[in-house]
Amino acid sequence: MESLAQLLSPSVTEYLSSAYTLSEPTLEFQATRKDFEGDITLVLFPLLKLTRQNPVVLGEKIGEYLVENVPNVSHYNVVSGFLNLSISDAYYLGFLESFLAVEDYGHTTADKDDPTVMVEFSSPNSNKPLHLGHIRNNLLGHSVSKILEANGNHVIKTQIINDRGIHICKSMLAWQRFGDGETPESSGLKGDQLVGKYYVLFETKYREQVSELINQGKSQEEAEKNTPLLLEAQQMLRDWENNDPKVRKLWAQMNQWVYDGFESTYQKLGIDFDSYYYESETYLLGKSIIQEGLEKGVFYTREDGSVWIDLTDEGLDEKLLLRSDGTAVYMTQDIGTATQRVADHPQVGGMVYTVGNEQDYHFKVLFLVLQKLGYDWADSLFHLSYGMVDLPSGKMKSREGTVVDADDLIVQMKNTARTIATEHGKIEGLDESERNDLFEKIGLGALKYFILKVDPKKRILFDPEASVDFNGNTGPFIQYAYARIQSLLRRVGEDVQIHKDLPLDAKEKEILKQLSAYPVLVQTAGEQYSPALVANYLYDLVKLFNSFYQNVSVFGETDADMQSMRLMLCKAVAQNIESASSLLGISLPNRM
RNA sequence: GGACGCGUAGCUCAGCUGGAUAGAGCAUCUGCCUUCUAAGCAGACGGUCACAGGUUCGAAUCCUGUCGCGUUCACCA
Repeated sequence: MESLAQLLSPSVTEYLSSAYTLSEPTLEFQATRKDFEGDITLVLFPLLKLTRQNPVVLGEKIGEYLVENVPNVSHYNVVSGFLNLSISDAYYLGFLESFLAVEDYGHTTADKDDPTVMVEFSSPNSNKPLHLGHIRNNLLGHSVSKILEANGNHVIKTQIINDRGIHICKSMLAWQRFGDGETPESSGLKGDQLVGKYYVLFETKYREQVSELINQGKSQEEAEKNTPLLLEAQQMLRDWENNDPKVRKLWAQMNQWVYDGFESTYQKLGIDFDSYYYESETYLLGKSIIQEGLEKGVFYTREDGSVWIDLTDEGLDEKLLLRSDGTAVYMTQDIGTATQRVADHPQVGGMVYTVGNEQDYHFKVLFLVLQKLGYDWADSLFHLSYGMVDLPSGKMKSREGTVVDADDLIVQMKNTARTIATEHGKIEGLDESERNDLFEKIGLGALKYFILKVDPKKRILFDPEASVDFNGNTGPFIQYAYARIQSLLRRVGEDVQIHKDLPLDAKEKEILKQLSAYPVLVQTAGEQYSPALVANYLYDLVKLFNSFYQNVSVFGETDADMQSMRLMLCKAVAQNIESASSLLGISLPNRM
């Protein structure tokens, strides 16, 4: 189905080239503002200079030509520099028919030859549970994956798990020291929560030791560097690097607990991954690539043996790639991970990194380094950078206990859904498992929509007290419209034919216009990696539908053809809500 | 200090590559459930688009400068 602009462009061009000998003028179409009559508007200003014509005269001429030569243009009017065109109802009815004939309108399924993109998201540390910031990351990454798929890409969802380093050793040491053999099974705690508990315990005990040392007369700085616990943790890290079997065993055990815990959170969020990368497995590869870079002369060594790259020509700084003792830094690992991924998936044509905007500089450098190393895929890397999630009190700080835990939040959302649904008396006739399912869909829908509707670049203010809204521009608003339509559709059996000579209500026409904008929207959302565009589209659609629903009766309509047409319109809206919601990972209840 | 991002209604946000009188939700106020689900609909109130210049037929949108907020510039990750 072609868009209105595509329908009209050839004829306008035809007229302009014959009357003014213009070849391929760029035409600017826009939706007609609702205060004026018409469906689509051609902006005349850009054409005035080329045609040396007065806007009203030019508009009249083009309008006349279109009415005569394009069957679906019924009439026109010119207001200052705008040519407003009215499109026939038959055109919209034809569109509705073709919409329903397609499986997943606006989405493209990838063929064999279509590009493959890796989308990295989540990428947690393995020493503490996921929090609200990870939720934004996960929802964004997952949604962008869906959007890219809908644009005909093969997508590999992946993450890099930061599974090595001093922070893990801290948890391990505290557990060894104070844990008394506690396990997720024995404590009933989720694995990530359990490991996180010992990370916090380490910090507490460590602070105690620092105070003791200060009391013994040491300086703050000295005390912080020399507590027995920290020294022991550092020793543990060295043992880990030397492959000490005991340390490795404990490490593997505790990491596994964390992964199991993460998996359960992912499941609740409805997200999944196709592959996993671990820094413990890629940092060595990074080191060897640094060697290659040295040989190629892309990097240089300083007197102390540390390796650097000079990016001052690009307006950046000099950046460390390998410490003087030869150990890897963050950048080293990311270089290793990227090359490993391409080695594992040679068909990959691009990579998307979903990482917070505090790392903008890091990724700028990373991409430059990879380009300088000469990888042909280095030009198609994208940092999906997003703003932080702040609380009214400011940033989340684990030390101050203001971190919003992901699992807690999910439960809280579900409970809110339960409370509201019960208040509204919507749960009668549902058994316990159906209710549970419903509260989950609504609670999570509200949370996902709340986060995804905001432009990724912007920071989000999250107020745990005010919680997430369930009215207005929200997830449940979308779900409610869907449920209402399902209720209508349950009353009829099969699809019905649509007659083309029916008069359309203004509200019906608005809905069809919105539906016809969907394919372009999906494309734009893909180009801009922006789920927010999808959320806003959905909201506009549902607003239009609600207005229609409340002002135009379907089953109250006595004319059978009109009633059928309206039912099919509702069905199309439901299908589109389903498509767009799936891009956001929001599931829809059949009743609520 | 350098770099990057943000600044639109009391609050939270839309506003596509510049286009007609800047739009929603929340909050406040008015109406609408004996007709398809009121988590809804219809309406009212609410704006020097941070500020100042510039570009042009036209600027919330593009450019420059100023101010405010945030992030970042570690042999941390």
